[in-house]
Amino acid sequence: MEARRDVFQAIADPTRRAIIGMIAEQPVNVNTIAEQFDVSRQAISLHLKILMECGLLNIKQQGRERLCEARLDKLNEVHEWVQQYHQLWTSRLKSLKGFLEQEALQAPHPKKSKK
Amino acid sequence: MEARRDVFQAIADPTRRAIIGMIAEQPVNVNTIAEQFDVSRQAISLHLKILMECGLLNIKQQGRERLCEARLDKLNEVHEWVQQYHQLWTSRLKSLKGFLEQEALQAPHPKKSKK
DNA sequence: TATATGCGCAAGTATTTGCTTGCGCAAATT
DNA sequence: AATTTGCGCAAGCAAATACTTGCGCATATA
Repeated sequence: MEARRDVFQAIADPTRRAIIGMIAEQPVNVNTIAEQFDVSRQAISLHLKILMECGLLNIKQQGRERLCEARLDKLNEVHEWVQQYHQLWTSRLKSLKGFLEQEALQAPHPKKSKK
Repeated sequence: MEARRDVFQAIADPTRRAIIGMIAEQPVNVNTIAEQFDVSRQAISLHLKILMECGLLNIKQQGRERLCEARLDKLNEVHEWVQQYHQLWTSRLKSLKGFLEQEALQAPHPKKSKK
């Protein structure tokens, strides 16, 4: 059911994340990718299909070989989703830090008596 | 099988992403969350369990109510993974832009003759 | 031309996922 | 004390997922 295919689901699988890692810098053909994994070549082919279907890669035919070319810009969807929370958790961290530092400045510190 | 539970799988489901959105700013109790969705309360309870198991939220008991408190810092795992590619695709875009601009400067532009 | 290689199609299988329903326990309310 | 509310446990079901195996087509090589 193609309606369920989205980027978040595509990257949920560790094998597909590893594939993205392989093709991020330059296109790689299918069999070369498949050789790096312990599962069958067909299993990798199916993963590539999923990544292609949600736009994370293009497949370019060169003779009998198919080159998989990453479309990393499609990860922007995940990047933006995470970014909104990243700002939330980092600003909260800063608020907490500022609060604790203010507490530290205000709290009286009894002098340690010398022995 | 809990071994498969990770943050990427947790956020793969749109319902769980929506739940995270609901609790991001302040803790919310389980039934209040469940009321916002069309599925059964128990289905939401199961989603909350998944989010709790991978560390995306804590559950705090207050009497008979359970408050779900987001742990957004756990999304750092996704943030970092996406960030490495974000830098790649934005720097590639800049390289392409620079290249095209250079091409534009060098290309001779024939003057348009006046009629 | 014959053989080898690249790789998707299709079918089948086991596992996982997302959901519903019924039940039961603890806490709050009446 | 009785009832209501909050909510997890467990079982069951349908759909989705991840994988394997066998086959066949197109292209490259010998």
